[in-house]
Amino acid sequence: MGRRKKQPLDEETRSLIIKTAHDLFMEHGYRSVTTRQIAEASGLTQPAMYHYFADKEALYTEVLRTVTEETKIAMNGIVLSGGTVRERLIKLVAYILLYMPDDLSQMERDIRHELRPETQQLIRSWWQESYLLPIAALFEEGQKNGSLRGGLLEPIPSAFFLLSVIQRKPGRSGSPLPKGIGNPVPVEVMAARTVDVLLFGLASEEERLQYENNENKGDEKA
Amino acid sequence: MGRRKKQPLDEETRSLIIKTAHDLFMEHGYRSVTTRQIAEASGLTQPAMYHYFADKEALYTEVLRTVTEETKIAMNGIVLSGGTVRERLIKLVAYILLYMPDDLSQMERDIRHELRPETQQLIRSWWQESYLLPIAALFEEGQKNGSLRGGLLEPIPSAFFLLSVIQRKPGRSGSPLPKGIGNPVPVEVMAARTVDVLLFGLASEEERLQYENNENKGDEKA
DNA sequence: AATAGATTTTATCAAGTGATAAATTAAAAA
DNA sequence: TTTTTAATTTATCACTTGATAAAATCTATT
Repeated sequence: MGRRKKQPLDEETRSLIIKTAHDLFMEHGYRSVTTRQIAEASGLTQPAMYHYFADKEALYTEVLRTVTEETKIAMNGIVLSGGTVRERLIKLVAYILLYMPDDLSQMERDIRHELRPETQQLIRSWWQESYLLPIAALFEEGQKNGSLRGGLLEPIPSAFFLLSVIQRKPGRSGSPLPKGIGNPVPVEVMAARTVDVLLFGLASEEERLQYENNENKGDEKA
Repeated sequence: MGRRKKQPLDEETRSLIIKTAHDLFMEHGYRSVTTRQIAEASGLTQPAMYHYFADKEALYTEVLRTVTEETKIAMNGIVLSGGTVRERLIKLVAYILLYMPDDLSQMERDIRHELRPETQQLIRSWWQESYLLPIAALFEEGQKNGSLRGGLLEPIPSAFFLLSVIQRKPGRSGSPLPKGIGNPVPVEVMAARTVDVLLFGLASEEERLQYENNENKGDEKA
């Protein structure tokens, strides 16, 4: 089925495979997606892919290289854009919610268990540069300009914390919850809500004052 | 290599298989763990397991039934124990950190993609009763007694939020981070830190006051 | 048109996968 | 001891997996 009238230039086919593989890998995980599924969804037979990628692992690596590169550009753009720290955090979260529908831990597990150690380290460095460090830079800026307090978490743990919160959206799990949770909430609202919890917490004002007092009693310096 | 001198009573073998399978499934995911791995790690041959479980899915279901049952008891025990909401939240988080080393999203994905729909719903209800609802009950209590504010998140989304924060611990990913993150932090410290961020947020005092003012201007009733 | 090179398909492999049947052994009942 | 039942192993199946070889097809250049 399908001889193209105008040969798609090789690069087109290659990036089509990458895009197809991206969607499948992110949804089902590395192990569960077969090379035949990727090929078929790309309109090819399975062995054809081996003309473009040495093996399944090389394809997966290319998928991650592509997505982390795009993300890095977008994230740094947001960090360098105007506005308060809170506003930019919301933008970051909204971006991640939009372009990373499935969670990061799947990716991390695939990397840990299915890839060669050299590939692992490579991907981790890409992931740090695209996700972790831009977010951490924003937290550091906030701690320096005084809009964020530095006592609780350093910038990088803060970034980890934010990322972990994002990956699973409340109510996404599709379960029949007792009350009406999981209604269609716009991404912007979702992002703002997430950031506000992260910044201001869930405690009431009285609780917070009490906490502050205790902190000034037996506190730490380092 | 083993013929037992005193027949282990069937139930022992069965629960040994469940425990072995639990560890493997939680570390590698449903798809990646083979029935032969489970059998071998349990000291059996692969077909022997089929004497105890109808198939791989039935075994996985039993694993989850067991772990959610244990968790439900422990979690409800903590919720009903004494202390402030914050103290009990810390206990809950510490328990989860201790007894759920690998993250929940792996489990959720396995359920979504590898199990029959009936099994899915069954497991989801177990998971809700053991994890979600006990935590939500605690949040609800906090909102009612005034130690938690109700405006931002309802109890159940709050519980989702907390669970999502727990599953990935900062610095756990084993990556070579720029600065010294991921040092061995005791579980209790980790749990307290997580809960404090959740309750009190990362914003500074000035930032918070500004936020509160805006909230009282264009706010919502429902 | 003829050649050369890139792309894609057909056919196939070896290694695993979950699962079943039949034979074997262990333990308990008679 | 013999019989019966539970537990386990050996052998095997049908199927899927990632990967390779060789043939076929396309594209462009000469």
